[in-house]
Amino acid sequence: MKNIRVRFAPSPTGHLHIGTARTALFNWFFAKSRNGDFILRIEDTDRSRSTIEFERSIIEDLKWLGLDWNEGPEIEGNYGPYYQSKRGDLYKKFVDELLKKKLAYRCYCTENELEKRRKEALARGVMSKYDGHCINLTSGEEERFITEGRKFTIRFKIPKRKIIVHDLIKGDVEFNSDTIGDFILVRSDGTASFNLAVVVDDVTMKVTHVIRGEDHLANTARHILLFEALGYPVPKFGHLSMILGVDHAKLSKRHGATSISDYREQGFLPSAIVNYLTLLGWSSEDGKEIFTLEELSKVFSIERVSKSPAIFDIGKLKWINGQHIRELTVEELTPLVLPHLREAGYIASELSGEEVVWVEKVVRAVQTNLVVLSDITNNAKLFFEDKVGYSEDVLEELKGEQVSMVLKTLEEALAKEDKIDIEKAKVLLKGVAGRLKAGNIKGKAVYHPIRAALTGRLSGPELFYVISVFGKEKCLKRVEEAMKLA
RNA sequence: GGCGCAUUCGUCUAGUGGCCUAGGACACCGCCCUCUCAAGGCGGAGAUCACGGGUUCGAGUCCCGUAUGCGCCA
Repeated sequence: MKNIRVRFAPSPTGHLHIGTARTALFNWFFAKSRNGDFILRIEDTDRSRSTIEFERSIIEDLKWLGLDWNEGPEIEGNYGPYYQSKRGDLYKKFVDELLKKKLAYRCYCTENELEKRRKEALARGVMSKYDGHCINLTSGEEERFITEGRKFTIRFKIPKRKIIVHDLIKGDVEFNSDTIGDFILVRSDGTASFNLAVVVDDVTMKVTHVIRGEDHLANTARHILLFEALGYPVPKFGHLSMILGVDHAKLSKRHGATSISDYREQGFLPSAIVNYLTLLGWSSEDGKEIFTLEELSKVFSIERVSKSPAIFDIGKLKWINGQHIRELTVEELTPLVLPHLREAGYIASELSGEEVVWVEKVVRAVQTNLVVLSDITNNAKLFFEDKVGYSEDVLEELKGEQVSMVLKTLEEALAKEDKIDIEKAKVLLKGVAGRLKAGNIKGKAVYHPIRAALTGRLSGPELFYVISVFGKEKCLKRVEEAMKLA
């Protein structure tokens, strides 16, 4: 069987977008699941809007998501160059061929002339497409245009026929070529149009499957005609439906964060983004929803991609992110959370081995409370405070009748300990609760004052975590302070 | 304006003619667990399958039309 080759071709005119990233993912899964090649090609034909910064950012984000490529920037390959801006000669070669075979022609119409005829056609209620004005110019006419100093574009001569796209996702889609005007192959400045460039690239890179956004479905009819005119086999196509915002409009900046880098900064895990994006348009056979990149590359199948557009739901992304965070070990989670702690000014930029171990304890204490990594800042705040700021509620709590009894019992228990780890903290708390029970103090009456005294708040992580993170001395100090208030 | 695609709970979806009095997940609500907030467990509410016609013994599933949304071209 022929080796499968797919490509992902972003334009470096912005950061990697949510929708584009999903296209990359589906292509990558398709290649991985079928042992094919994944090609990265940079569509930088729009020189005015393309920048090297965006290109770097896109590449960085792809890597961050966990994607790699068999051919493309940084690694090259046998079908380069992998930048459209460096393939001008190729495009020219193919156009010359079409010109020679009379499958394309020069068009000298000016923007104004085109606009005028378009309006006239519209007034008559006729279809608005290029009218083929220059299709049969005599050499005399052509010479006259040239001496007039007119610039020309090169247009593709659309043959009359039906075109059927056998789409892997949408099924058979039929087009009639007489609804398509002779479109531009080469712009008046001599550069290749998008339609020409993609087809030439896909031909020369031996792409077998084109998986891209639905916004290209109508263009595909044009592309098929071009593939055939050029005399090359037509690849298989699969068109992914759009990702929409909550207002059902195409996802854009108005909807808030739309680029992968935005989500990275907010503390989403790459595995969670991958997982969510994949679920937006694909579903597993058994209804399972939480997957790693690795798992998806095995179970993904294009047959299970949905045809209808999907609305981007940040709520579900958050839930998935929480699921992925809980899957991590503390050793894996801690380094991910460090930048956020640094940013909040909680920790120094360099940590000793001992400090790391301590931060790991903090992470363990709050792991199940995190939805995004940056939530660590709020959830772990209490562990980084030198002074307890008792709020009104807490002060109230500490004024309870039995509070001093509780705190005294706790103090005695703490004094007997040496190094307190989680297990010891559990035992210690149980012991304290046991002793107090004899005095008929139990449940809330014991734990609440302890929490208030230790943390200065009424809610937070499990108390045994708090005690083990704080350690003996800090706990004793806080108990002492609280007893003064009681 | 022409052409194309789509339409199942608020959202993502399962569903390929009888197993669907439509299943799962997020969000929502309740209960359990629990010192608390979460997490977790259990349960609930939520979809006349866009609408209207057909085909069929039987349609969410097939066909036609309409509407709406989106895309492409101009």
